[in-house]
Amino acid sequence: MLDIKFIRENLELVKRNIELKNEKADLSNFSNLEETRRKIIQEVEQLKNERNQVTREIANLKKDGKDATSLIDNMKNVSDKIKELDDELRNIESEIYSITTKLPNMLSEKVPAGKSEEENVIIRYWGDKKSQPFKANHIEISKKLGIIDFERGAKVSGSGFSFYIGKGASLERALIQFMIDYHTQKHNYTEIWSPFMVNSASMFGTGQLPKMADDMYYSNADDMYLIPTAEVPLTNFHRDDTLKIEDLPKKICGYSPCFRRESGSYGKEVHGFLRVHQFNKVEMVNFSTPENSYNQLDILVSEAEDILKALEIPYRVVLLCSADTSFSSAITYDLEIWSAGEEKWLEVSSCSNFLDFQARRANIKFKRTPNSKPEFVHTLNGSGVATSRLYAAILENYLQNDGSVLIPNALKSYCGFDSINL
RNA sequence: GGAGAGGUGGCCGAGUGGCUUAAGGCAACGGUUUGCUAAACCGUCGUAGGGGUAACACUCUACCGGGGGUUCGAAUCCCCCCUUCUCCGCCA
Repeated sequence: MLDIKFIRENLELVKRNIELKNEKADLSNFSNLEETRRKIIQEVEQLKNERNQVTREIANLKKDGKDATSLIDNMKNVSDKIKELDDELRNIESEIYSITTKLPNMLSEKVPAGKSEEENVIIRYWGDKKSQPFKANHIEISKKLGIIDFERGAKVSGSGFSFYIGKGASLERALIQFMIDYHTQKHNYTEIWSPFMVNSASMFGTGQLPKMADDMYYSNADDMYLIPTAEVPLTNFHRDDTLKIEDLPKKICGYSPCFRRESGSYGKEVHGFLRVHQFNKVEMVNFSTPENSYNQLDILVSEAEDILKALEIPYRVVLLCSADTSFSSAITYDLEIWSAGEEKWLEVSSCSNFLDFQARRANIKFKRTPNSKPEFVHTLNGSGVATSRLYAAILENYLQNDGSVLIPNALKSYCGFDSINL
């Protein structure tokens, strides 16, 4: 959420930002509504002031046993008028609310203007692309090894769901464990195991609601959502909290399955693991002071990179252009790993600085000293990293001549085996 | 799912329609005193939104879990919801 005063004073900037992000938001009514709102506030608050004073007089008269009927009759009219204006105000505020809650975060100046992912900027590469002994993508490899069953996933749940079997399941579990250990032991994160269903207040806090409602699984009977990322429970962990400045930056990480309806996405990268309805991910979340958040973002990106380096998977870091930067984010770096089978780059991590956008929605503050005014923190998060595409890349990059797959060195102790054989 | 008891400022806690402009205490912060620490004493001490200001100051309104309602007036009365605890039922 943007500060309403900021919107009022920078309307043109906000409009330009909407265009840059390729979002749709109608601000044509905003100034009028906002002006009306303040006019009504002034009017109704003056009446309330009058009511408070006369109410005190009535109390005094009654205490002295005197008659107050004429004052009371008068106040009936004032009260009716207040009720009327309060209703009007409520309507206008809800109109303003429905506009402002749909306004995307302001982009950082560092974000290049651009209309599609073509205009993202590649920041750096790491590692050499491996060539396969024979050409095979992760679907072919995993079928041959019998470690993934996409068809049974479709039978039991639907397309976009799959079973992991035997060493295939172990590898997935090992990956999660490895990543959590890495972040807690080497990057000083506190591990959190969170709920995987959350209420709508939480979805609003991180910015999924109201815009992304159709992309999430929702249980109507419970008014709860399956989380699309652990960002939601982890960031909302501190909803309505005031943090101590000595605890900042506060770094928490956690595993969660991620559920995404991906409505309307069929036709693009849907086969195998590239786009699924349920996948696993370790998420890093950072609560920072405003002056530190960009610095923390650089650290966050490097922490996600460390995972890929440890697993020796070639990757590149990409700065997203304006239209590719999500609703809540001010700036986002993606990590893309090389898929030797698909021969393309696959996104496995998205690291963003949200500035105070989520903090304002979720009401997360900090105080500089015990007596100073609370300020909104800056929130950041990044995948560290998502497993399914990483899993695919491991199969494709570690494929051997005989069709077996070597386990990356860093994972061997977690798996308890060195390779997956035919 | 059923029954009952709760939810008041950072924390504890009083408050059953007007003497509340939320008592009192603790913690925190500033100061006085003091060889130092402590204690004592004095003061400050919520959030949001209007108005106002160059910025302060100042001022008004709202907020006692959330939302409605009754009333001239609601922390207090009524309705709905959320949540915590206790007990019962069901359950991996």
